[in-house]
Amino acid sequence: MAKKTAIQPTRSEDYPSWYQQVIKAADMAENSDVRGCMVIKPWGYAIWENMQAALDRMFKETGHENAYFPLFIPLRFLEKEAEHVDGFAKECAVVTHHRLEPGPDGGLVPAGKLEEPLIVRPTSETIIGSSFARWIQSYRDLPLKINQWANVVRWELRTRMFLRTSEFLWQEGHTAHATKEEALEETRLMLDVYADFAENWMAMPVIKGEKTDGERFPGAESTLTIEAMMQDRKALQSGTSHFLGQNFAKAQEIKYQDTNGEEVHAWTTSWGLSTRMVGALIMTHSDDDGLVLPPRLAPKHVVISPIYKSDSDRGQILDYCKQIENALAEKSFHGDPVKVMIDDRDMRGGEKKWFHVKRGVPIRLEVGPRDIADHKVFMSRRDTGENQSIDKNEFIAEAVNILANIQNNLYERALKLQKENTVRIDSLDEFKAYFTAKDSNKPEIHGGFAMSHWCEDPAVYKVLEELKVTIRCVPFDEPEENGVCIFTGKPSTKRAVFGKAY
RNA sequence: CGGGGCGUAGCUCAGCCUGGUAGAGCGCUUGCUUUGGGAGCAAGAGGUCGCAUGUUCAAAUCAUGUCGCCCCGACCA
Repeated sequence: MAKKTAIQPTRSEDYPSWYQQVIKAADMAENSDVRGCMVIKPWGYAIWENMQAALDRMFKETGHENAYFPLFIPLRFLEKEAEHVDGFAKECAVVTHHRLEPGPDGGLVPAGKLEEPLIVRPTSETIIGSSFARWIQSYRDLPLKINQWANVVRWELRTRMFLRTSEFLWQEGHTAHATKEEALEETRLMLDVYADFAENWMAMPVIKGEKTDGERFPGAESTLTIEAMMQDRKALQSGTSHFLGQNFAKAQEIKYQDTNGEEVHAWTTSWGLSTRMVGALIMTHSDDDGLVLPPRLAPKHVVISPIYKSDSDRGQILDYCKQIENALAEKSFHGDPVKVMIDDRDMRGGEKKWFHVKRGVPIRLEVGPRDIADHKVFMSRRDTGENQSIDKNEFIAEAVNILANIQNNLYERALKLQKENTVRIDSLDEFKAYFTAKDSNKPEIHGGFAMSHWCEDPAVYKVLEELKVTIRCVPFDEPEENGVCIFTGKPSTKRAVFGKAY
C-alpha cells in the first residue's frame, strides 16, 4: 500500500495533472472567467512579490532605473522591424474600438472605430524604442538603462498556469549603448544576474548559454538564455537576455552624436523574466505533498501551530509562541528578519498541518504543553519531512542556519537531478532512443538533457522536429572540442544542450 | 486549427444507454462532543442539470445547433 500523498495524482502517475493540483492545493492561482488568463491568489502573488523584490534590487545595483510605458502600442510601431513582426503578429490582441453602444439585442456592441488599431503589448521594444529615440541625442546620454515591471499579452493557443498564460506579469529591461561591446557586455551581465537569481534565490540550477538561430528572439542578433531542468526532465527557458545589435535602433532612429560630432546608431539590449518563474519554482522543488518553497522566496519561513489541550493552557502557550516569534524576528536571514506566522486558527491539528505542508512553508513548529514543560519545540522540515523535538533556545539560535540548510539542500537536490539526467551522446541512434518514449500513448518520463555535437543544417532540424526535441542552448561552460555533428557528420567544435521543452 | 473528453449544489462527481417530481461525498452554517495530527454525532442552507431549438402527455436523459472548459498535438517566455 503506497503512502497516502496530499497531491493526487503523484508526479510519477501524471506529471501535468500533478502540477495543476499543486497550484490548487497551495492556493496559488486559479483559472479566471477569461480564457487563458489566471487569477493569481495571495499566496502565489506573495512569491512573485518576493521574486520582484530580489530582482529589482539587483537591477538597481547594476545601474538600472524603473519607468513605465503604455500598455497599447500603435500598430505601425510593430511593423518597423521585419523579423519582430513575424515573431509576434500571430499572437497579438488588437484594440479597434473605444466605445460601447447598446446593441439590437439589448447587449453592448463596440462603436467608435479607432483611426489606427492599437495592439496590446506582447513586449515593449518598439514603444520604448520610440521614447529612447527622443531621449538620446548625444553620447553623453548613454548608456541608458531602463527597466519596467508590467503585464503583457500574447494570445496563446494553449495555456498552462504560470508557464504560459495569455496575460502574464514580467519585467523587461531595455538599454541603449554607444558601442557594440558595451551592449554585448550588458546582455551578458543581465544573464548573469538572472542565473544568480535562479541559483541563489530560487535554488534552481541553470545552464547559461546562447540560443541557436531558430530559437532566437525575433529581431535580435543574439539571445542568451538560462535553461533549467524540471522534475519531469523537460527544459524550461527561465530568462532571456537579447543583444539587439542596431536592428531596433535603425528601425526606430535611435541615434546620437558621437565625440567626433558624427551621427550614429545606438546599440540596444532587452531582457525579461516572467511569472513563468513561479511555475519553474513549483516544478523544480515540489513533491507529492504539495509545494516546497526555497526559504529565500517563501512568504513565511516558519509557521507556529499552538496546540491547546485545554482552555487554561491557551494564554501560556500563546505567550511561548510569541516569545519564539519575537526572538526570530530579530534574526537576519540574508538581511531580512525571519518571517514567522503564528497560526492560531481554531482548526484541527492535522488539517492545519497539511494546510501548511501543501503551501510549502519551510519550517513548521508545533508547541503544546509538553514542549513548554521541557522548554522545547517540535519542528518539521518541509524539504526532508524530518521531525524532531528540539530545545527552544537551540532552535532560535539555529533557525537561520536551518533555513540556509534547506535552501542549500533544495539546490543540491535539483542539481543532482540535472546532472544525473544530462548525458553526452555521440550517435544518432542513441540520441533517438534517449528521446523516444516506450509507450507513445502515455509517454512515461524519459530522456533529459543530451549534450551532442551538431551543425546549422536543415537536416538537423528535421530530425529534431520528429523527436519533438529542441536545441536549448549552446552552453558557455562547454569547452571547445573537435567532433562531428551526429545528424550530418559535418565537423563541429562544440556541443549543444538538447531536450524536450515547455 | 486538428484529435479526444467534459459541462448536474461552492468543489469532485453519480444519474443519461432504457424519458416519469434532483442525488452522493467533500465543503459550508448551527449545536454538542473532540483536539500532538487531514475528527464524530445531530440538524440545516444550497441546483430553472451550460444555452437554444426540436421530438414527446412528459426531457438532466433523445435529436440538432450553439457557447464554454480541460487534456493531447501544431505555435510560443
